[in-house]
Amino acid sequence: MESREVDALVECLEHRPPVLAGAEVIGTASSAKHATLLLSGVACSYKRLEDGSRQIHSFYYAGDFADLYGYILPQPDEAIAAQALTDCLVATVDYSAIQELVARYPNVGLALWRATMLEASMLRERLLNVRRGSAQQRVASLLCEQLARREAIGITNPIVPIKQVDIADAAVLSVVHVNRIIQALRRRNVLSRASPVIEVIDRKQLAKVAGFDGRYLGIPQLVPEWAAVPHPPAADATTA
Amino acid sequence: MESREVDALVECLEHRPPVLAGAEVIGTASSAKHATLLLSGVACSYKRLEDGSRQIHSFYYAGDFADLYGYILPQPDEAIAAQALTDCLVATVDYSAIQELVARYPNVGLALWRATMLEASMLRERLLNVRRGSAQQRVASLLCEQLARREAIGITNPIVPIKQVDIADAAVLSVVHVNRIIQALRRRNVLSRASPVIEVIDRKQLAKVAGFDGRYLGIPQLVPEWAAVPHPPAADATTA
DNA sequence: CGTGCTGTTGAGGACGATCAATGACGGTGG
DNA sequence: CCACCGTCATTGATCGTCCTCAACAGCACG
Repeated sequence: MESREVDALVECLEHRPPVLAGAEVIGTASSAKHATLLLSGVACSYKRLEDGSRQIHSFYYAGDFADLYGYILPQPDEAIAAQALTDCLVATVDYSAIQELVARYPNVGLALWRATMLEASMLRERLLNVRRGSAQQRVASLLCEQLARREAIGITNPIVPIKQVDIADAAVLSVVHVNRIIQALRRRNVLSRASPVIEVIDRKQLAKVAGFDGRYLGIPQLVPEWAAVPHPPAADATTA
Repeated sequence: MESREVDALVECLEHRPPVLAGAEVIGTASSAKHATLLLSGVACSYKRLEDGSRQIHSFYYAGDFADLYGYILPQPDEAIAAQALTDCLVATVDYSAIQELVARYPNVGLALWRATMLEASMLRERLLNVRRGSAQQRVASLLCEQLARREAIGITNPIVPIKQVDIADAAVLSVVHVNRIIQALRRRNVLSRASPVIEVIDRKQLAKVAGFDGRYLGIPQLVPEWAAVPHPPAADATTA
């Protein structure tokens, strides 16, 4: 998208009051007639299962639409909702405005399609993740993704501002186990040992543990930094 | 899409020789400059992990593009490939042709976007699936999805023509365990007991076991048949 | 000063992976 | 016609990861 198109999109934004951590970003998707764009903070979309548990499938950062599927799909899944993980600022764009934008600027349609494709790509990765052996890899991988996406929008703070419960619900693990894994990562000096927050102090090691390959994120400029980390030549105790 | 647009798409198809079961439908995605449309048979796209194991993330039936992401994403994940699970017929469409189609018929672009959104929707569901308790539910859910998608394109044959290995690689289970689950389903008279192939003889029960709710497939006409099956009023032994 | 929420720690148990071997079937070649 | 082989389905036994339940500590909040 070129600046002209971005400007046109910005014109259509309707700013909303701040959303506090834990609150719903969008109601039940089906009712609203607009899409929601995240301006700051971290949000996620999840599905509530019958037993009440929460399954997070996507994370959203500034610049992401949290509920684009409602625009395209005739009857989106009603059990899907989005929640702010930190305090967030959001804006909405009416479906009608999107329609006009797409009609006038074909590149906007392409960009939105591309965004959907990227989300699918991340879903694929998360699916793989569920499998990739030791829960430790899953958590590490999740953290790598968060860091990479934060960097992509200029956030270099090494603290990932989400709770262990959120990680558990995204990585398909119990909170208890996530906690133990985080402690293991702390012992390895991958995460900060001091505080209960999640602060990454050794990204390289984290990427190695995760076997992380950020290419699926489709953010070319990040690839050199996050490309698949080959196993180091030096022998290294496997489980330290 | 209206017929005029469908016709235009059909004009662009280049038919390919048949692909035998087990063969690659597309090479390494990055090299080709065209998208691949499945005309008949069943295919899947998967990612090959470092340890050689295969993780299936999407199934494709007639009418699905197997590698649309290559068109949109600058550098698709190279570890992703597509494989025929049964003998398949495919056709290709050059990226340039897609570009022209999208430019001329905006609805084509919209339809492709929608297809991507649907794939994302199915990925989400698969992600949930991994969690939904007993491996039995996962397998049942997978089978329900296959049946529903087959019906959507007019295939009513109750035999799901894929191997147990394929189910295992899609449901994230070991083949051995998948086998045991299938036997359990056979004992429940949900699957045919006679042959080693997977033949569903009690769809309703299958949907109940799976807790299947087909709405995520975005196929309105199928919903009545596959809508969330409420627990039956009559008391029913939970584990029979 | 109680009440939640998040993080932390322990013990026991279940589900599913892994390894290993066997059976059923179809094709191929002697 | 039969021996051989490959693929896929089936079965048994053992073991490990991760879940569940339960309790407690720190901290913010009213």
